[in-house]
Amino acid sequence: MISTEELLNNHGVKPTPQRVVIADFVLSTHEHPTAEDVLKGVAGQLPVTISRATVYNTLNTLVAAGVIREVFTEPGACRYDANVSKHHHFVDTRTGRIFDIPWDEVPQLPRSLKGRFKVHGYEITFFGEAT
Amino acid sequence: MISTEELLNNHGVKPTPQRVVIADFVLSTHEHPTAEDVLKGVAGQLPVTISRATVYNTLNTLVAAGVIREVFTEPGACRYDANVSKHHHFVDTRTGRIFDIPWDEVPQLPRSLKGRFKVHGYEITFFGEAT
DNA sequence: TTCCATAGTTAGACTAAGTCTAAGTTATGG
DNA sequence: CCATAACTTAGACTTAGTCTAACTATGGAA
Ligand SMILES: [Mn+2]
Ligand SMILES: [Mn+2]
Ligand SMILES: [Zn+2]
Ligand SMILES: [Zn+2]
Repeated sequence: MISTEELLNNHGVKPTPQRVVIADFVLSTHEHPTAEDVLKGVAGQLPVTISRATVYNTLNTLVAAGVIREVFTEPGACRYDANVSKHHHFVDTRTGRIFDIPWDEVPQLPRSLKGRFKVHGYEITFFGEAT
Repeated sequence: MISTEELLNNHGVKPTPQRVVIADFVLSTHEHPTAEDVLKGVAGQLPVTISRATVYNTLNTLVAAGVIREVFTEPGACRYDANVSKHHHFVDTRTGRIFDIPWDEVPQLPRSLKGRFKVHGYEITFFGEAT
């Protein structure tokens, strides 16, 4: 298991204590936390308080560096995802929980639509009930 | 062409002047406007000022009644869509414009995933360049 | 007609997600 | 040791959206 410090270094992000704690939190859950979840989750993990600005700055930095990704399944807040490989999402409409769906569970979609739309990528959100 | 008053009546929504003006605005554009767009767009259409609260209330009422639908393609604000039939969306990544993609332009996706996820519905957002 | 109840609208206060700012702290290279 | 740059902090600010309390329109009873 590669350390979070190494991971951040490999992505060109200087591994400050705050960044390591924040990255650790997002990377070690499958819950697709919001920024607010992260803020609460990392509180008390360091002798200093981790400010709201640092949480948002760090999440944006980690997304830009490709360490994590954002996912928008519902309005209100964006969520963060440790899984940066191509995949889709399933939202359990009862609990609100979000599950990863591997890319190849789903048929490939066309790379061009109606002649005039050149597709660079797509995201599928499934809604339903998980068992 | 059925009148907006009739349309609202058919959906069980009392067609007040404010609601008619707001519904007309959303129904007569393909631009997928935000609530703020609607607020600006209907300003001055009536002798009274249409308040922010009425715009948001009316949009929510129209969505609940099935007259229009919401679409979330990016974080920040939700958009409103005159097209309530099943379809997908294409986001032009240069301009930000959103285009409707007919349901049957895209292959059907599975109704069950990995055994444990029963799919009730799905939404696909394509990203790319329109010509 | 008048009265009342209900539904709808309004301005503005309030909340929640996120950004920005200005000052303080922490590395780093010379 | 110092200068500079990078980072972090608290809190102000912005934006999207909801809530509140007062006001207005409507549609029957009486
Ligand atoms: Mn974001
Ligand atoms: Mn909404
Ligand atoms: Zn994911
Ligand atoms: Zn649409």
